[in-house]
Amino acid sequence: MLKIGELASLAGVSRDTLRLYEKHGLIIPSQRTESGYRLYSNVDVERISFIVSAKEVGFTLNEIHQLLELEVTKDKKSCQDVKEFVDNKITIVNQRLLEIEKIKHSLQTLSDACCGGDEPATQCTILGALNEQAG
Amino acid sequence: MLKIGELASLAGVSRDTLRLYEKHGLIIPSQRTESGYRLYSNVDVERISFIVSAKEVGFTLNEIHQLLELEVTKDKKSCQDVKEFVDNKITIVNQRLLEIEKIKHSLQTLSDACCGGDEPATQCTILGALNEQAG
DNA sequence: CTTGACTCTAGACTATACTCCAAGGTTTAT
DNA sequence: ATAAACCTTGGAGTATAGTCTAGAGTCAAG
Repeated sequence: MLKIGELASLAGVSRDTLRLYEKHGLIIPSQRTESGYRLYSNVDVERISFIVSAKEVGFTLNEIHQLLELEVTKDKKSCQDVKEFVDNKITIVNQRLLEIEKIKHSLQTLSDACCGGDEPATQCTILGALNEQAG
Repeated sequence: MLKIGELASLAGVSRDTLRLYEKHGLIIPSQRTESGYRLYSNVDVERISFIVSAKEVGFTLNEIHQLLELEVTKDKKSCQDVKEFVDNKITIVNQRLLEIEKIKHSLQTLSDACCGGDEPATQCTILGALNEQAG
C-alpha cells in the first residue's frame, strides 16, 4: 500500500491533484490508516495511470469519471448502454487521432522544409507547411 | 472577405472566441471596414482551421501562438531555432499519439468484450479492459 | 425609414483544473 | 524527544478558455 506522496510521484502528479481527483470521485483510496492517511493499492495505481493517460488525450475529469463509473455501476447499466457510451468515445478518439496526425504531418513538413542551419527561417512557417500539404 | 459571424460559423467557433483569439494574438483580421467591422481573408480561414485543430489536439493557446509566431518572426529567428522548436513539438505530438492509441485500444477492447445485448455489463469495465491488454 | 440582424468595445461571469496556504496531527530518523 | 518530513482538512488563489451582458453603432430588406 502506498501513501499519497508515493502514489503522486509514481504517477507524476501532485498530492493536491490526487486529493482533487478524489473529490471528483475519480480515485478513492482503498483504505485509510487509523490516523486518516490515505492508502492506495495496486488497483489504484492502474486507475491513476488510466486517468493520467485519458487526461493527456483531452478527456475532461467528468468524462473520465463517466468512463470509470462503468465499473462501479456495472450491475445497473445494461451492456448495451455501456457499449453505446464507449463506442461514442471511440468515435471521438478516432477524430482526435486524425487531427493529431494532421498536426504531426504539418509539423513534420515544416521541420523537413527547414534548413536546420543558421540562415533565417524565411521558408519556415507553419501555414506554409499546411499549404504544401494541401497543394 | 468574411465578417466575424461568417468565419465563426465556418470554423465552428463563436464570435466571442474569435475575438478572444485575436486578443491572444492568434488571428488578427486582415482588414477592417470603415465602420470597424473585422474582415477575414482566405489566409485567416486557413489560420483559424489550424488553430482549431491544434486546440483539439491539446495545444494551449500559448503554444499555438508560438507555432504561428514562427511565421511572424521568421526573419528574426534562425532556421535552427525554428527546427528545434518544431522538433520539440513533434516529440510531444508523438507521445500524445501513443497515449491516444493506448486509450483507443482500451476502449476497443472494452467495447469488444461487451455483449451489446441486454445483460448487465458485469464484464464491461474500463480497468478490466486495461488488464486484458496488459495480461 | 425603421426593423432586425449584425457588429463594436469593455468588462463581468463561468467552468475546469489545478495550486497554494494555514493550522494542525503523524511518522520516522537521529 | 525533537526535528524533518510526511499527512489531514478547508478554503483561498491562479491560469486557461471561454461565455455573457450592456450600451452603442452599422447595414440590408421591406
